[in-house]
Amino acid sequence: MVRTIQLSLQARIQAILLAKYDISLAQFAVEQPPSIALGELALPVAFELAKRLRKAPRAIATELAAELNADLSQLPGVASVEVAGAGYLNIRLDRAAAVRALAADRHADIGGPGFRLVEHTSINPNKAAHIGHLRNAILGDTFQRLLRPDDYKTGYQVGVQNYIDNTGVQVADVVVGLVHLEGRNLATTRELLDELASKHLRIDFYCWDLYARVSQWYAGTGADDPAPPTPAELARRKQIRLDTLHALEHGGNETAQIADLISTAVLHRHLETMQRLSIEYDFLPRESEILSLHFWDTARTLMLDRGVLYLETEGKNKGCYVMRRAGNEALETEQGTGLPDEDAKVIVRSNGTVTYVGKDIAYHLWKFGLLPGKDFGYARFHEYPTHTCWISTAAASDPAAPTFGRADHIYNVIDSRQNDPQNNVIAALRGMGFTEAADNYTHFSYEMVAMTPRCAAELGYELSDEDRARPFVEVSGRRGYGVKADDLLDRLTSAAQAEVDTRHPELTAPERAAIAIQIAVGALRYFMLRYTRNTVIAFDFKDALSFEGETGPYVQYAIVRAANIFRKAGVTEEAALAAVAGLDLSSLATEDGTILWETWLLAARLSLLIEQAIATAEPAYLARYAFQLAQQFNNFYHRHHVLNEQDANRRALLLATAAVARREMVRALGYLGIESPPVM
RNA sequence: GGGCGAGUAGCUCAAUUGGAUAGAGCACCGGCCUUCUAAGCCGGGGGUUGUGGGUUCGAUUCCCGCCUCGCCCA
Repeated sequence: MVRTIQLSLQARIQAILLAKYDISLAQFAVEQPPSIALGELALPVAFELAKRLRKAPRAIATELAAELNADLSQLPGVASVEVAGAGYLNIRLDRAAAVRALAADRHADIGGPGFRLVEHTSINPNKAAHIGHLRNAILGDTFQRLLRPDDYKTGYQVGVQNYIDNTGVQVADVVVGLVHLEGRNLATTRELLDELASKHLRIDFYCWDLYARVSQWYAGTGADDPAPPTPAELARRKQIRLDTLHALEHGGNETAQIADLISTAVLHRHLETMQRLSIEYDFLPRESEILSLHFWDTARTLMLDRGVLYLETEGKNKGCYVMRRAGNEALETEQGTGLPDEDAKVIVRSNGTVTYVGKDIAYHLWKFGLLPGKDFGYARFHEYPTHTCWISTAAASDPAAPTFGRADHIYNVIDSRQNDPQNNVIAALRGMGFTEAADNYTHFSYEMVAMTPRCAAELGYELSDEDRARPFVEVSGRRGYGVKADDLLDRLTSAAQAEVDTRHPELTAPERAAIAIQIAVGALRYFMLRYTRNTVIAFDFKDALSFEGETGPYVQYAIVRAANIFRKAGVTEEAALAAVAGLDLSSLATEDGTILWETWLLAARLSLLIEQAIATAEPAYLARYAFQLAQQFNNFYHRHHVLNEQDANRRALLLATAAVARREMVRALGYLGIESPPVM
């Protein structure tokens, strides 16, 4: 609603500026006045124009206000335009008209053409998911909800991918543990999986410990080494690690089979963990297929043809195929001097192996449909209630599979430590002349989740004095330091369960359990979304386990309160909103009515916030909005006792106010992936 | 050494991307359950926005220097 009016204001002012001053202004800010008494919207456009017109802002604002007021019929929903302060244009809305429009659920649409590919989660399938992975998956899942078509908006066509590095060094390390520390082969690894399954133990948790043990074994510092190993022994272990990695990359051997067995089992567990949070995927592209289907060979040819890749013949990178780094194009002219660009990024090492960035470039060319003749095979991997999750295969494709490459816009949810590699891939695309792809490549960057030193101590990790002095301690799979996603969810669920059990003994156990899960997920998802992306989250159980204040359950509780009003009143939310059409809304303009009006106005901002969250790739804005709306509703709830209201017209208006707040709170939480419990 | 990011209330974070009196939550203090659920509401204290300059009608926001912290690369 608010967005609809903003768009019409913008268009109108642009037309006036063009006609009156011959000025075109692409975009200008729309703000909120400090107080609702000054109006609903504020335009600082006159300040912007002051420089260009060499006129006082206030004079420009006065002229614009006169033009706008002269023909308000061109601005549906606007009651008046006033000049205020040093030159603000303050807009007053027609409150009754706005309320009627919102009650009828009229709002600006969001969406457009093109296929958008969102990639998130991408956990190495060698250990349990932890809180860092949760932030990634929750950010990505929330963002794809914002993009997707639904009954509120047209949206965009979206595919959700979870990239699986099943042939990397991390999986290799766990295989080293199984084979060299536990003495297993393919058959006994299979027995291990069966044994764990029969005891309801989690393979990813098992690997968590094994991975940490292997990492210590490489360093010779763990329980496997009562005495420090010799340098020769350490070198032998290092060689085992390298040989194992090469065996995985090469494929077609027992080591690779063990890796496939274990990484697939862990992957299934990751999907289960994420499903607890209502996170689902459409496709799981794996590194093993990128290798076996030779994506890189095609990419290499393309890069050489386009002059992005060249063979270095001098200096430290002699014999490597290298790519110039972003921003170093200027050096190209100096190449004639014979000096090698020592800062260039190595893509193919002198021994012929391809670096991670090289493989990533090939993969991203595929995403945009720019890798001629290359596509994954697709096989069914996991069935969700509403759709199939596909996985890559080197075998023939299932004819029922959809296509996933050929995206128009991609979003990579990858933490900020990967800024450099991501920029290298974008630079490569740009360098190859794929400027449109480079422009539509969004590295959805976010900061890591670390632990407060107190949290790490609580988990029993031994910290150095140096670590204790830091603001936070990094999660480390190698050291086995971290909070596992399932453990955190279990703790949240039991905390919520305890509350629900005491508050609602009249409910059945399954009902109480279902609500406890909704609250736990609400708390966790909101916790991960309330911080803007470039804020490091220092995780602490005290904050994460809170259900009060700025939390998901706070919003859920406000929704339950609103629902209770309708239950007791014997009226549906829909009926309460439909009744608005026949109500006298003149009281909204009074001082007393302003409190109600502010609730409607905030509720009317939902589509604006979704649009903003998409444009800035910042789901935190929507999380904050959900909280503010809940705060506004709680305020309303406290001031106005709906069911005690004697005046029929006013009672209906109060009911409708509760209805609109509830409707938009439920929607906002829905986009955050948080359900609204029936009772709390 | 180079690159990126951050520094705002006791703590954790916002600030509509340059706008009107810098806002929330937690913690603390004081009030509010015979009312549609107190997982709530109201009130209070608490700020030289790291620091020094600059740009302009106007700076937490943009530019330069310095300090501190984090991440990445070498």
